[in-house]
Amino acid sequence: MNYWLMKTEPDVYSMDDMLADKNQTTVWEGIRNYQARNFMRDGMKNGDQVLIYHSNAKPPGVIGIAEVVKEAYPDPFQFDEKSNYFDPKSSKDNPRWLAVDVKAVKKLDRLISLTELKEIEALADMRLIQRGNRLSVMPVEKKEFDLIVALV
DNA sequence: GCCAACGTTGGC
DNA sequence: GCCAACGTTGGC
Repeated sequence: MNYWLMKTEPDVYSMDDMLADKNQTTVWEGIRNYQARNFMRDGMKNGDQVLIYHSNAKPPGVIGIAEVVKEAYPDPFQFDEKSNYFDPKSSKDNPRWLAVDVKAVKKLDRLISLTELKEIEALADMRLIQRGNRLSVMPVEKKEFDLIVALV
């Protein structure tokens, strides 16, 4: 099993929104970064555990856990001309962008802020902590995942 | 609202 | 293939 972290802006889509969705399941769409896409395509398997991270939030931090319930498939919004995620260079024969479905496992009892994560030496190598990191989907080590969840 | 960091685009 | 210009991300 693999472990991941995925960012979302709570003003756009929050952990509470996921819990409110049907079956607590959502299409994780709109990923328009090749590195993030490749992680979804090559690494994400059903049952993988995902830390849900609120970015552009006050404060930013890890807010919940979700699980991959549908492995990578073409992101439908890339074909929708009315969508902000429409990509005229993508085609149905050769789709450029992928989505996965994730199901909420639980919301953490409290938000683990980025500030708190930065103070933990064992997490110093996490990509999330690295300066200038902008990846919205990134792998997390099992020991990092377990440590963060245990902070609550 | 600012701005550093980074990815993408497009002219050459 | 290089790289300047531009747009976006995301913490502060």
